[in-house]
Amino acid sequence: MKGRDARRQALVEQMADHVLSVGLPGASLRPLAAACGTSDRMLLYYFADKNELLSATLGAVAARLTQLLDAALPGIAPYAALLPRICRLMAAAPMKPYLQLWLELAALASRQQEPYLTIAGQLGDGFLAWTAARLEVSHEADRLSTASLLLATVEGTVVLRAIGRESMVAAALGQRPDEEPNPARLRRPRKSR
Amino acid sequence: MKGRDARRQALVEQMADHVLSVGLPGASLRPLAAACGTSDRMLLYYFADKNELLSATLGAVAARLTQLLDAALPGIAPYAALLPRICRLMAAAPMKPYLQLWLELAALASRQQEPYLTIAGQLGDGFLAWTAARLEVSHEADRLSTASLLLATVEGTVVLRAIGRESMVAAALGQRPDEEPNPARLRRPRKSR
DNA sequence: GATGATATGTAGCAGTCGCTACATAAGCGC
DNA sequence: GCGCTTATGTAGCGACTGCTACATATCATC
Repeated sequence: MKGRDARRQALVEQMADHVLSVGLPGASLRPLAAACGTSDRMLLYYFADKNELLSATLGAVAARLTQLLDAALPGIAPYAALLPRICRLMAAAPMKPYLQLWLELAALASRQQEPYLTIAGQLGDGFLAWTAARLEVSHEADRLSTASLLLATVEGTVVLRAIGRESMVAAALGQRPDEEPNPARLRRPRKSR
Repeated sequence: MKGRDARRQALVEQMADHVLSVGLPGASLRPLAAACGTSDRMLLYYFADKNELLSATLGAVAARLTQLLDAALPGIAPYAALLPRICRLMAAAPMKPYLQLWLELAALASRQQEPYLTIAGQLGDGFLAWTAARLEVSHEADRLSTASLLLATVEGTVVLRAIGRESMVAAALGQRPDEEPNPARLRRPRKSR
């Protein structure tokens, strides 16, 4: 019983490696099994079906991502400074496999396919909470909405980078290449009440 | 010769319908052929291979999208007013199939797969030009960078909606449901030089 | 040492994928 | 009518998909 759970966990971690390197298109049973040094037969011995197996694997990926993000940006900053920082963080090499996977999840979620819709939604919630926690706001009531706007813009830059338009990201952040971002340019005024 | 090109074009339009309704995952030869009332054999008679066939089809989809966008939002507005308008436009029902396809393209492009990378890039360029043309700026030099930022944010809301987080989109735009967007809330100051 | 649970290998099913070989039809100029 | 180009049907290939039936190994317990 316990050995079984341990084995499952080990398989999940190895499958997470594989999914991160080849994405969902390459996540079919036989290649996944090969990456674990086992057989498709055994994967379906430890998991009910491919859905359960993938859910567990994507859960592990999400956990790694959470860890990665928490370690990467401890600082707290206002909107204008946080946006370019997070965008640069998302452009960093270690994030690439996660963001590729993220876009694949978003595409599947957009067609209401389970378990991808649920998993992508949870990841999105995590992103928002992570962003909100790092956002410095002058009016606490604005935290969530400001974080949402920030998250949306960051997600957009991820898409633009995915389609090979880094130049648009740079323009959006108001940077020339080799130039530090100019936070003043990105200041976002609070709604007057 | 001419009949052949006409036939190709007719097939492309029917395939565009099909791809818009089921997306790239459903875009395999036999279903595509069935949607055209023909056979996979004939598709590969009129097109060299699946890549050429899909490129032509996605080109037709892009043309339709351009037409749809140009017809949808003739007005010109400053950043703060344009953002919520475009976001609402993207949330409209007729856009849904295009945006689902767009996310699938972005995911494939993110893995550098051709022809998707090229097509998605061109679509992105079109989006930017379309946005920039509708943007009212006080300083012409800022047009492209402001449009880029706007586009990024819009793309982000598309992703958030795809993963079932309309609430985040609403929060980002500073709207309560059933409330008109408040443009003042979204004003973005120009960089001081 | 027999028995039953846990684990693993082998083989295969029925389906889909992109693509192709081969044959046959249909039209059209000579 | 003949032959040539254009169009279409039939059938299948080899690879891959998720999944399963069946047999066998390993090992702890009684």
